[in-house]
Amino acid sequence: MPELPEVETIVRQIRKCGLILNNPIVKIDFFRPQRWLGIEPEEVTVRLLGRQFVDISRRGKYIILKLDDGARLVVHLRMTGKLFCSAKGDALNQFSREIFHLKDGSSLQFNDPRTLGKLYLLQPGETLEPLEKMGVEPLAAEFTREYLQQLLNSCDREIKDFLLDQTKIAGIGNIYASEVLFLCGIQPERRTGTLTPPEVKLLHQHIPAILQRSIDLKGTTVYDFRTAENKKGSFQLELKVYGRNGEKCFKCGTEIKRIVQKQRSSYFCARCQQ
DNA sequence: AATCGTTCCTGATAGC
DNA sequence: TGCTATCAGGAACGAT
Repeated sequence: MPELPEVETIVRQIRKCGLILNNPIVKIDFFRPQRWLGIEPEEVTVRLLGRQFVDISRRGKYIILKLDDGARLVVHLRMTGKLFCSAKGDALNQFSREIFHLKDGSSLQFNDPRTLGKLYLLQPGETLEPLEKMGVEPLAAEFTREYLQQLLNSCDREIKDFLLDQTKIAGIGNIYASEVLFLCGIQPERRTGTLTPPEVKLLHQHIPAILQRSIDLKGTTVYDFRTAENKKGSFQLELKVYGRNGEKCFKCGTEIKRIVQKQRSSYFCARCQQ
């Protein structure tokens, strides 16, 4: 699942690959027009042909491609979405749903086997509600311990569920939520209001640390995540609990448990996480 | 207003 | 071999 580190990896690779930015769009293939929200493919074509992407950035798990007329193409990969930088002549992947063909023959390909991903085209100045409501970026200076404490105090819910709430902290998904709680020694069903100051301190340290470490390793490939270069990430080699139910805890040897919270799997060590 | 449950979507896999 | 059931989960949405 593309979460913050995976999306950041894709954004960085597209920015520096030299194929996608400042290269006019000459043709767009639509394989899944219904993935475009609030706009018809014909209108997308009218607005994008001849334009070029001039910048790419990330907000939470959203990818934002800025166009030379001030419009923005916003992409959310959801479960199985990928963005590939494709050089001229590269073979077409069978799950490429939308393809932006560029002037020199290279292309930006939106690939998504399960078709849960979403695309939006925003006019200059137009806003997108989820982006407006997006929570703090955990790698930014604004993510202070005091602010985290304030967020935790202002709600009463299970900490695992809280970590997945994009309007509180941006970019954490199911994999890093379990991993962070293991590193902090916090049981995933603990209510936000019961966390002690030392536990909040640990959360504030480990959240950015694990996300940064995963970015350094180009993300986690558990199922089918691929970078914009169509390669696997490496952080799966450092997972401590996610997907390890029935296996032994690396720290204490206890069997890792899997529970379901809000229809989502959570993995933890009942001994290390009280 | 905050929180909770349901739904979408399809390839991979297990079991028969 | 071929079929069916099950599972994966981010977030919009409606309900509470």
